[in-house]
Amino acid sequence: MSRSSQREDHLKALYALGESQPSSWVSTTQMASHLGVKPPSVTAMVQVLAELGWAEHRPYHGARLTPTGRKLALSLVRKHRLWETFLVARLGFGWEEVHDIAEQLEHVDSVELVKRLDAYLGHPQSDPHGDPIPKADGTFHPEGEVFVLAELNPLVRCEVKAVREGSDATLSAMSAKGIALGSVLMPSQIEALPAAWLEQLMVCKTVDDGSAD
Amino acid sequence: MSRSSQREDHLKALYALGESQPSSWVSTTQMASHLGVKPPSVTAMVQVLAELGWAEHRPYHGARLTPTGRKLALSLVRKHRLWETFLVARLGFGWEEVHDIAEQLEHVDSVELVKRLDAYLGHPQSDPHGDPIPKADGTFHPEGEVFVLAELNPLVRCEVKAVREGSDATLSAMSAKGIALGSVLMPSQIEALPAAWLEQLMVCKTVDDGSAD
DNA sequence: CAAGATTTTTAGCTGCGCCTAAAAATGGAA
DNA sequence: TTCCATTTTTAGGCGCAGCTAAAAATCTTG
Repeated sequence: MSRSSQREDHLKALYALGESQPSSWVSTTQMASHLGVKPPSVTAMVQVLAELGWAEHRPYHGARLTPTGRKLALSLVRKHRLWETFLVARLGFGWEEVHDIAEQLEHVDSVELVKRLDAYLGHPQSDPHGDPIPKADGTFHPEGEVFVLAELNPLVRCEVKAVREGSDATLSAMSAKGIALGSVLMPSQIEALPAAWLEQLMVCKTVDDGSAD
Repeated sequence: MSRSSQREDHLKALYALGESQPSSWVSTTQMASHLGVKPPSVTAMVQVLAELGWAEHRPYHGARLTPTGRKLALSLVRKHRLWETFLVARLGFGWEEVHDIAEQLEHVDSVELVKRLDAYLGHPQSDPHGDPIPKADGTFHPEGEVFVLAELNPLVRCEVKAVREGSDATLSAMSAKGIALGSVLMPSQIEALPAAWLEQLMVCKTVDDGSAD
């Protein structure tokens, strides 16, 4: 793998730990245990990130992302969650199986690939675990309220957020029609769905990207 | 990336150069220029491959793959071509754009991923460049091998070799369309066949005589 | 067939990311 | 406030995969 994937891993760890406890400074020991390496290795890498302008390092206190670093970290999270979505929604992996594979895929370097993958998946707003997928500019989709698809009137684009009370048979039938968490439903598709599903699919409205239905 | 991806690159180079000129021994200088590194680096890596039992190294003469190494190389070629197929057929990349991206994707380590990707793409037999995709066992679909028509992807000329589980009605329907043992099917014809027949017709690829379809 | 030209390997160096052990800084308790 | 326990960084090494320069083997040619 490219030399920089370790840097990317440290950047992601810094983001993950920094968000969950926004007390700003993340200790190198925390990062070390998160990454499965020893603290001195983290110190060295954090110093590299600081030189790149991606993180600040206050010796003996911890590290934190710069705005630039945060944007980079978010683009990694974006790639990771898009790949997870692909693996589950298209290849039929189980939610629990995909993390390690996505971990490898997210280090593939191609802006165009991410753009096309995103479009191919229908610009999903969250991954199979329900976690939000950052947009290309490093911001999140504003939170849409989730509601039952049957209540959607008039019909507009929306995204599947959850499935209520789904039997295995229902779920496979849905996935056979390409419906899974993160799927974007067009009005014309919604009309064609079995009535029963309208009560089970939990959705939120999705921003229109301008493409025709 | 994993430590082993350099090994994989050398293995692939050895395969690529060894096949095109099957005079057995590939020089380290050839490999070096193919890989964009200097000859001493190749020598070192070839010695590692030899220790792993993937290649033979005859000092001052060159290197060549062992049967084990060849199978590994073929599995890499398989992954590469499956990813290329995905990028072109699903994400809409141009076939010239995909090589570098596939180069990165092919080093993702997951047997299950390859299996599912292959199935998702419909078990293609060649990539967007028309190069054959090795099977999971490291062999190619040889000319003359018989398989189910449904697995033919992309569509090419083929010849009907057998019909599985055909009812009398099916057989008469087929012969009404001019399909019998020995019939040659063109891609445009195959597209027009009932889906059920694709699972019944056993075919093999046929040499193209150059005439239009 | 011997000697020079060429190819290939060996020797020894570099940078990267990891490690352990030792030194330094922090912060809590007497 | 001072001293000790804990955390963090620095110092020094290791393995990997690349490099250059020198040595060794092979090829070529007079």
